[in-house]
Amino acid sequence: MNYSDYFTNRPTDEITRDLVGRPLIYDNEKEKLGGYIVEAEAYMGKNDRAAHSYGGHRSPANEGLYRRGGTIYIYAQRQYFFFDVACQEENEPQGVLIRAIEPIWGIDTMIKNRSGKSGVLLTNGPAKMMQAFGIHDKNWNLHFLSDSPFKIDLEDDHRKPSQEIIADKRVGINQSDPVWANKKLRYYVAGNPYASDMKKRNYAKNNGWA
DNA sequence: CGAGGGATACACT
DNA sequence: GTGTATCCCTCGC
Repeated sequence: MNYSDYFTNRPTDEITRDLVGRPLIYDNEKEKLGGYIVEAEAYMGKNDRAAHSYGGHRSPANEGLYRRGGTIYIYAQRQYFFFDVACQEENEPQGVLIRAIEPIWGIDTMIKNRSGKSGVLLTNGPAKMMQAFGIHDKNWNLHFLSDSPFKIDLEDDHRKPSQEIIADKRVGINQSDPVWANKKLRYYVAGNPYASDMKKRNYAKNNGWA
């Protein structure tokens, strides 16, 4: 399976759900940083009120969504950066936002990149994950995954099975269109401490893995 | 521990 | 000037 095929040929929400449990690695020539994806959100394109491409809106900042599936779309907001991957064919502006990982590789370096913050605070949010990787710019925006330091492991044998994957509404969406704001397009490992805003009382045994 | 609000910079009007 | 696919500190329990 290559990235082009993986990020096309089926609905974006299905792709998003399938990404949960897969390794995401940022390999900056010095060291591999990363972990298992525990939370991701789907953005369904022109009709999706919450998507940056809603209504066909297109600008230099959201160009990545319009590229072919497997293209990296890095977006800046406030002083933070987010990591998306475009889905579907060129000019079909859908994508998936990787929101959180359970850190596995290069944890010490990631803690340094996060100014000493460790534990769940290391990577339990989209901008925290990027900080942990030490990314503070849009350098890799518009690059195809295979031409970048980012790797998403598509080997099914390497996908960590979850006890349960929850579908819920996306985080931080403006409620002006309740239909789209409440659609269950966020997928996360039930009870995993690194899923954003996971309450301690909801922590699951074995972090929610099967 | 968890809810709530302020900080902060960038893209776009 | 306005709004934002967030983070983190403060404060009340």
